[in-house]
Amino acid sequence: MGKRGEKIQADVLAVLRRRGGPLSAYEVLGALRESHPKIAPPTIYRALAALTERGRVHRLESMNAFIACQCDRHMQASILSICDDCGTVEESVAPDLLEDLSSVAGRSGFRPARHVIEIHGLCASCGA
Amino acid sequence: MGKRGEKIQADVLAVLRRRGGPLSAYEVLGALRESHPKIAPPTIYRALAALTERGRVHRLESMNAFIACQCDRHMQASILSICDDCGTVEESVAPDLLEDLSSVAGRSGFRPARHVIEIHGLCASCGA
DNA sequence: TTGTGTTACGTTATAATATACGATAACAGT
DNA sequence: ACTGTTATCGTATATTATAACGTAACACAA
Repeated sequence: MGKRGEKIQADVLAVLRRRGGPLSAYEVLGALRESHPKIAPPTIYRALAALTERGRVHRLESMNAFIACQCDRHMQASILSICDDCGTVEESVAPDLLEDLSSVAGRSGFRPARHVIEIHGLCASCGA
Repeated sequence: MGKRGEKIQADVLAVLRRRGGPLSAYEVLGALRESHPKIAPPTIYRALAALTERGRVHRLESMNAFIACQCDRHMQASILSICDDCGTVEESVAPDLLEDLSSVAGRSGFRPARHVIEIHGLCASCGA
């Protein structure tokens, strides 16, 4: 992992944190173009992949979007609650639930490696 | 829901069932072109959306692919175990787990509407 | 039957998302 | 400095998805 890559990763993470909510890869790209005018999609995707691998960023599979990890449990699989109205995402961790999930999947000998848990619905303020 | 749409939905479902595994929308499109040479992407996406809504087909959000529902509990949210090696997908239902998940998400007032639960890993034969 | 509103359907064009692959740069060991 | 190795880069293109709009089907009233 050379210096160039790390710099871009830091910038990508800063953008995601500044915005707070989910951003598509191309929205991140747009934001980074202000400082790196010639940056191209693969660079963004690589940075996002590295950040995701390190648990600093979560990928919202059901939205094709990315969000900065909001908690400090960077390596825990998260439960992501997505408000379909205002777009805010809330992150929860529940190790027990993850265990149960793994054991359900494992009933037939399946060996879990990565959990994707996303819940769509309405957040407290939008649902009221 | 007119007759035209129903026919295409039946054909899409037949293709998914015949193949058994996950197929991208464009793979379905390719298969259907044999019988409907002029069919276009939106038609496929609409049929897939209708089938998904009725629980006959599940969308694999983390793969951008679709698979025929393998169980008879068509309207239950499923837990989909995806083998990253051979691509087979196994479907489980676990209403209790879903409840727990909803209550974790609901701790802050979130109102769940749709659950996406996908587990990547290795199936029994590939993991051995 | 003919007209009219409503809904679903089809088609074109294009948008949005993602990656294969060859080119380039960095750096360690000589 | 030269060379091999590895990681990074960007071009070009593949893949996935939908907006927009015209057309066909059907229900129902006149």
